[in-house]
Amino acid sequence: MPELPEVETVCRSLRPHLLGRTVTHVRVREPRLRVRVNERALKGLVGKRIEAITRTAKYVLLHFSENAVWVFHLGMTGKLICVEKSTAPRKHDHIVVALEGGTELRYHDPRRFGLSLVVQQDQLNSLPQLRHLGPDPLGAQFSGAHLYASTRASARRIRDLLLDQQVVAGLGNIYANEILFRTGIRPTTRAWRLTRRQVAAIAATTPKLLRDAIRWCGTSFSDYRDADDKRGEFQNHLRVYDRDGEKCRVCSNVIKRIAIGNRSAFYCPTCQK
DNA sequence: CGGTGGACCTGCTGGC
DNA sequence: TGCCAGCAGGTCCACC
Repeated sequence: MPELPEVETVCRSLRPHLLGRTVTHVRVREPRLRVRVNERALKGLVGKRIEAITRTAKYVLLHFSENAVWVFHLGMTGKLICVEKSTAPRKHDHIVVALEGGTELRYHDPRRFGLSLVVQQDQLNSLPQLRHLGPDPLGAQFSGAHLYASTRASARRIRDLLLDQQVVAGLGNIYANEILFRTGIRPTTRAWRLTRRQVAAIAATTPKLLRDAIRWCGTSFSDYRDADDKRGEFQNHLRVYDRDGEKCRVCSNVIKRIAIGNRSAFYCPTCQK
């Protein structure tokens, strides 16, 4: 579900609720996420204050006093929602964190593909989940040259290359497909066949599209919500994703859907060569 | 090594 | 109306 723009939106919407607050109580209602939740480590956050909230690729990082960091990945259906403590817990509210002042942070995730991990600040860089991430497309290290190098020896289809978090960290299926529409490239194109000019177009379009999506608070297809349970609006700006059978907004021909591996790809046969 | 396909889960939709 | 198949924003692992 959540790709970089959605995760960024979650971070921004969490800050007003959480910054400066101290944890008073932690309850794990369902520990069976992708990796079993360590309840003891979570309870260690009681008494600590939330000092910063940052994003790394699709990960949300809550930074606490005494150098503790709570790392989240939202998987497909994970949500971090802030509510008043009197709000009745819902089905799939797996972790409930009470804060000074009566706010509760709740991790909600029907499919339980998410990840919740408490570590010390100095362990962050050695985490297997974070160590191998490629450059964040909104960061300074992201460049056309880096992307071009990644395409040279690769027989993979460009849609799949863009989904590889070691190449670019933060894209998912929606934005990978949208980037390829906006650059006029078919998702099935083998990476090595792309020209320098095409790769440069991808590298230039990627941060622009992501910033645009952030401006609209992300894409709420069905599940995704921010910390206030608010929907994003970028689904209204998608050109190909989930639009198979509908008219291309540029040329009016019909958008196609194909399977690449086990996942759908969407493209306009006229606009994308 | 790189690439593919399935597994992990629940919930929703569409066809019969 | 009910049932079943297929599909969903992600990642990881076994296998070729």
